[in-house]
Amino acid sequence: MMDENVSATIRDVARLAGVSIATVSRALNARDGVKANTKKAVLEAVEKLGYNRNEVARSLKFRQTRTIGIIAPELSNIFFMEVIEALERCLAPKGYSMIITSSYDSVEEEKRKLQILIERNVDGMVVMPSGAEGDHFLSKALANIPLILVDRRIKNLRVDSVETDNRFGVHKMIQALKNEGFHRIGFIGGDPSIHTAGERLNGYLEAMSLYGLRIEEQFVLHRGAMTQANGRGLLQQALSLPDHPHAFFIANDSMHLGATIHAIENLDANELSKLVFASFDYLSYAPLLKFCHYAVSQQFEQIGEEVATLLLQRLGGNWEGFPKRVMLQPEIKVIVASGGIPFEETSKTSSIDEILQVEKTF
Amino acid sequence: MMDENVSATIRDVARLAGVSIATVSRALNARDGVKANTKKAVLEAVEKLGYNRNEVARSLKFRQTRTIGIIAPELSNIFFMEVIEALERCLAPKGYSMIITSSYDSVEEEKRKLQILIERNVDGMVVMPSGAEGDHFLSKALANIPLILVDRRIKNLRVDSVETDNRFGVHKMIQALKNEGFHRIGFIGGDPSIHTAGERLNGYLEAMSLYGLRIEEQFVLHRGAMTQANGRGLLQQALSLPDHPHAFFIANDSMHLGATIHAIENLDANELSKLVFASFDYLSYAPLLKFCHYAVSQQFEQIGEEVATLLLQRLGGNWEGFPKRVMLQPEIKVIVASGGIPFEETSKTSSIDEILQVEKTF
DNA sequence: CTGAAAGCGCTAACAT
DNA sequence: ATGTTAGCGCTTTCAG
Repeated sequence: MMDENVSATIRDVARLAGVSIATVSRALNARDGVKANTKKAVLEAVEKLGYNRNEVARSLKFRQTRTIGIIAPELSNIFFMEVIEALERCLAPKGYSMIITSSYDSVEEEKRKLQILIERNVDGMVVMPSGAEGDHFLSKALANIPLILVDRRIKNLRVDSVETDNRFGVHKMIQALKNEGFHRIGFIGGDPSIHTAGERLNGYLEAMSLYGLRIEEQFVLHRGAMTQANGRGLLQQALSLPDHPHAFFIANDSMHLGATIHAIENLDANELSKLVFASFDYLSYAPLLKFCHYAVSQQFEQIGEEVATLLLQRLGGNWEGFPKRVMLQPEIKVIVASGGIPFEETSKTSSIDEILQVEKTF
Repeated sequence: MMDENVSATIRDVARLAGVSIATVSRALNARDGVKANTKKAVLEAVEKLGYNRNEVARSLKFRQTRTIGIIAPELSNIFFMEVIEALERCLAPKGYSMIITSSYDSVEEEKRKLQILIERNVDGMVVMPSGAEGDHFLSKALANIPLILVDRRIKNLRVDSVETDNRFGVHKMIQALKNEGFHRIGFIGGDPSIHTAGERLNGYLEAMSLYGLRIEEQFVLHRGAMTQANGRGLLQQALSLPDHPHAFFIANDSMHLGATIHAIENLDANELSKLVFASFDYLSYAPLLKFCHYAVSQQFEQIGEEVATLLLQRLGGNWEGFPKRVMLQPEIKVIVASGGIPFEETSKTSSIDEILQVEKTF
């Protein structure tokens, strides 16, 4: 009788079935010929003992864990989790599990989590980097572990990445606002040293000059994290200046939420009626963001699927085109109910790079 | 020279440092006496080889993985992820990692994921059950793995659980609406076979009768999943009936969002001015839910911390009070800006059970 | 078709 | 203070 406090091993099964452990292994893994009778005996023993295979032991033997390590700056962020869920949808059927960790937007914590994932022998990694620094990704151990960066890139790091074409998205927003008749457009965003914040700022600056719109520096606001509080603060700052514009591009959903709440709580009806936003991100509560005429909707599912495809390819030993930089087109939403005006989509499938005919300097 | 394609093992380190593997192990784990010199040599070898300890091998040896398995019905759900993030904040410093999986709200998938986690030898499990059925939690393997259920309970399953006091929350909502002068209050919720949906419906029914308010069945709507689409649909249904109430309790944030969007898009100013909601959940976009006078705000952090504390306790072999049922008081929000009226909090700390003086029948 | 034995990387007696 | 060795649970040659 086995110890009740410890789960049964292949040995217990072998003993009960009256065969060797090798036979049990073969029977369980449908390897080469095992007589139907013995197989049946093994299966019965398994059933009786409630035996479960020990993946840890298999991992040690195979030197692979069928585990993917994930590092995200936050877990309580719908954007990251939508991507991760799409990822799991692709990876789970292939037998992969995910160890998901948070870097809490700290490079230090990111390093720590990276080390943990390495020690846990993950077969691959997906990282949404928390900062622009990434020396820790040069770690020797990473030479053997496929790594894919998502959403934010890290300069000078030659590694696979998947991201949304931020500049393209912003470009379309400016185009749409201009099309609606706005020539003065403010910018509300975050510290440009964060990859996405920087790309969206650059996209804004590029698009403004491309369309011959004047950039008024005092209304180009990019400070701190892209949070709800900063969205409130920056809109307030912009509106406190004399002769401010009424149209703004806002760099993400949290800032957009903050700006909208600020407006509702502080502006009079006349001011409210003039306010117009275009912004990045389109989430479940988008219909409540009433000043929003246009939005860039990132395709979470698609991002997740692209990451999974690329990762699976690398895991399979295919290093074709490394380092690959996958740039995904976001969907452009026109919110007609709020006052958005549909526009001819002249360049729907071309990236901002193609539009500007700028050479990629990656 | 070691093979460049495979990471260094303790053996490689031993060879390079000119010592035995046992010494390397001792040096690395700060076990009993190792001469400062040898330790230095070992550390140098580690550095030179880029050695990382192999947690898989340690797990096999120790028969514990320092891994917690998590099953959530969705990963792209802010409620679950807030709880999980709080959990990680407590567990990570203790050296635990989390394998996070999604059951996609399917009992079948939940079973599959449960099996995977068992095979991966997780030390403990945290499950947000996807259904009311839970025979699979009776699995023999689970006898050795601490399991904590969160948010939703499963009937007849004797296991630790942590949840929000749903009935208390609803009770306060009804009390607040009555206090504001509403005597007719509709209910918009989900299929009561889901634990939370059922509890919130029961809470509504209890509170209505406790306060002597008439329950009008045609305005007590509980169908399907608690989704945005169903929130829209059920409010529409209620408002299409003659002589409908203007106050509604809505059972969660998605339905609340749907109901609000339906109202904004379809009602005239007169109708809008009369509409009043009280609801479960208070998330980042709560200020935009303009008909909401009162809300029950679940304390994600606290839930996560309670789960972590209990889990850590079980992991430490302390089975005191098993099965423990932790019932957490939500925070009651009065949204004065929308028209909510603060009320004397006579029974802030008492649970619905105490208020009703009902015996717990768990 | 089945069994014996080696070994995945590590730790911990047990020696020395 | 350090080395030798058994063994965690499994898969897989290699024999029979």
